[in-house]
Amino acid sequence: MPELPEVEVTRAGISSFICDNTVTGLTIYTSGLRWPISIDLADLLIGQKIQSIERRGKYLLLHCHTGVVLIHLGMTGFLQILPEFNPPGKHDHYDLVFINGVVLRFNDVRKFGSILWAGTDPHIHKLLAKLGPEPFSENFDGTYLHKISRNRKISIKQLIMDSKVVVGVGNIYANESLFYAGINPTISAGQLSLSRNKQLVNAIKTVLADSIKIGGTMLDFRDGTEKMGYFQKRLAVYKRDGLPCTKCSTPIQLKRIGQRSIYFCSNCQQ
DNA sequence: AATCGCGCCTGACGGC
DNA sequence: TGCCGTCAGGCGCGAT
Repeated sequence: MPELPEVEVTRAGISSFICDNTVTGLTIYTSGLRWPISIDLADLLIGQKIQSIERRGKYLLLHCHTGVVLIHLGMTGFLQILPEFNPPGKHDHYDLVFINGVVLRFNDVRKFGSILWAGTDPHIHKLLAKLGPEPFSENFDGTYLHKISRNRKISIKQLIMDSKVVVGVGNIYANESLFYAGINPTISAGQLSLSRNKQLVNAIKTVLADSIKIGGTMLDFRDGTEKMGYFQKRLAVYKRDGLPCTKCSTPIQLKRIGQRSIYFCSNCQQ
């Protein structure tokens, strides 16, 4: 269940199975996802070879000869590779079927994910056009974050979760990054100095990269079982309210900003 | 332009 | 046991 690391791990994991492979079918079990699956999508896809899979934020872009398919996993969705067809289970919503029998299957309890056709120039599609820089890009640095946050009144936590500012930082990694940067999540974004913005950017890059390296926080998509990812064991503050801070042993606090939980150490994060 | 709150949907959990 | 409210990793949209 995806934040950027899970989406990236998924991209890397499914690529070898479906790139250079030809689509022979799209089987829809539930069309009523976040955006209803278009009945034209199968016609657009069948017979096409997947050329590559790109990730933009938390979207996956399947590049085909005549255009791009956008996949979003929502809050609870995941993709699985099945070596051959087997009957769908609960919350399975669609299968992308390939000529060699491989099936790419989407499961999502909450139906917040979707799949849609984005045409030949996906980066001008309205879902992608306004996205901010990728967290690992050189464009995303302390100077950029400092500049974009001037005069912003919202908390720094809310700012880094805004996909127009930077993509791919969800609630878990926002909390974790602010801990490693030693920044209180409730501070107004406009108040942070350049040097603290630099620290925060470094923390975001490190936290996301570390999580990707060990396979994401949550689901292990590779066999479809709901095993916890290894990053789960490394979380410093997220879901650790009441437990001792790993640096100073002060109990981790839980509060809410903008209907989202924040976890932080009131001693280490000022 | 920036901010806020809603809603899409299912399920788990805690209190009574 | 059931009922109810709250919460969950996302995110686009409309109102202000």
